[in-house]
Amino acid sequence: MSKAGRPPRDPAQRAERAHRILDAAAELILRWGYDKTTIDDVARQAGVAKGTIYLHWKTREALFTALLRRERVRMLAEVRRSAPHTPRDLFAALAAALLRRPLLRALVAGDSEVLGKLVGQKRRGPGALDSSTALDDYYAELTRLGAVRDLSGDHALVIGSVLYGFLVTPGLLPGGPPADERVAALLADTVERATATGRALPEDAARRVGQATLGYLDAVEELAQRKLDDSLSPLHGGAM
Amino acid sequence: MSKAGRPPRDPAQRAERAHRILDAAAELILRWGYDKTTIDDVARQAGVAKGTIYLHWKTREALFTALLRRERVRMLAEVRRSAPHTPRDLFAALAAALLRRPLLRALVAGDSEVLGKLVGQKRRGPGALDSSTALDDYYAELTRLGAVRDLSGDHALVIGSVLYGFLVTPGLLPGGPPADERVAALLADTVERATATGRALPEDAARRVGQATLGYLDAVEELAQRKLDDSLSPLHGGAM
DNA sequence: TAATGACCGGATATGCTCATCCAGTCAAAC
DNA sequence: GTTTGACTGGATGAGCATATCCGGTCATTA
Repeated sequence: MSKAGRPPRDPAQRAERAHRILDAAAELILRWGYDKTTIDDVARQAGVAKGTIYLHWKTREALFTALLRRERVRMLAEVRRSAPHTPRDLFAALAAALLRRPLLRALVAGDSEVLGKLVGQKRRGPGALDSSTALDDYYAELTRLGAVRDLSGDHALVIGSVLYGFLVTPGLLPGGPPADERVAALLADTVERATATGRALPEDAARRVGQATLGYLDAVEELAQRKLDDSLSPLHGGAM
Repeated sequence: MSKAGRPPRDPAQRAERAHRILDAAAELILRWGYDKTTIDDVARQAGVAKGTIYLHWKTREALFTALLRRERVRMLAEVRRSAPHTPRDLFAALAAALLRRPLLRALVAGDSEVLGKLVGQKRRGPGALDSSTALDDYYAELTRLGAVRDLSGDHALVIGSVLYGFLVTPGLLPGGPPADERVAALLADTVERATATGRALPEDAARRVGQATLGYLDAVEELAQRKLDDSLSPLHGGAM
């Protein structure tokens, strides 16, 4: 066989091809799982030669890291688009977006069926909001504003536990799991109630909560975007 | 070697021996895990011959089932002793008691390090309160009394998720996990807030809540006791 | 200069044999 | 009747040799 040339020196075409490859990887990992998805499979599915993939990423793992990072950015963008102005809205949107994305779901739940050997590597806290510092800052601000009760540094623990519990448990319970929307609603509700004060906020504070919420999202999204960019341009590697 | 005879025809002595064997099994399973704990080990540790164990249980699995059931009964008895009169007290006591018992903890968390191949068999919902019907009845009554908000049948899901989340997550988070007492407090708090109405109850209703809570515990404890008895008398087998 | 795919070799899977382990039995001892 | 522990056989694992797979490279092509 033979087919070669050098049309894409154009960065835009290069980027487009990277995304095509990631699309292929996404489809295959969901169908066969990480362990059984080979680079040859991905190349064939994406319609490029194997070597081409290595023009984008140094290793197989770097490719899948990029995939997960892209997924994270897309999810955060979706959440951001809903412009949540309160923690409740934030978690409602986050939960809904998370449940709709099988890859991130598998990541947070630690599903080795899908992620195979990748589990345990890419898994510090509940993935998406693992930028712990940003979350801590956000909740410090909320505490200062009187928007949440003081949990003396354990906000992340509570939120992480609830998130994780609601993500994994429904699959274990007798009777089929409820609809994702229902789970998302209950999850957001639980987080809200676990952390809220119950008191209403003065208008001024409420406005600041809105700013802080969007600010937190922006911070996390930018962080995620930066990681993704790193995964997509010249050459890469890294641990989500 | 030789040692035989027939001192214990006495049921009390027989029962005592059963418990000695279970004690031995408990120690060994915690030290080596289920997969690596043999009947010979247990027999040696308990100071009886291997055949004697088979005078009590038909199979290895039946022995360990009995062990888990005994643990569950003891935990429930401990909770019952604290005489909780509200869901909050109930879950605070439950969480504390659960976290203090490594075997039940492993069971609920699905820890295959400890339970080996037993995981996946003895694991419907979060173990201890899996008597789902009793829980549903309890929450139906609480709803009727206005003590909890209406979650249209999803109380078990919420409670299970929170329980499970708090049991597993702390081990995953950066920085050592907080003290068990802290986790138990946060867990109980979260369950309470997730299900409570916020309104105060009339004294009469509060009294009924107390009755219902104790009633629930009694029901679950009796159920558990019955299962345990079944595991300890003549011959047995069964699925927790 | 960009893209390809044949190719390399380390890692993993497969198939096999032989040794060991251990749940469960039961004849003998008391 | 009660307890024991030697014994059995099915299962599990260790060890190895061979085949296959697949991540990553790079000489070749256009």
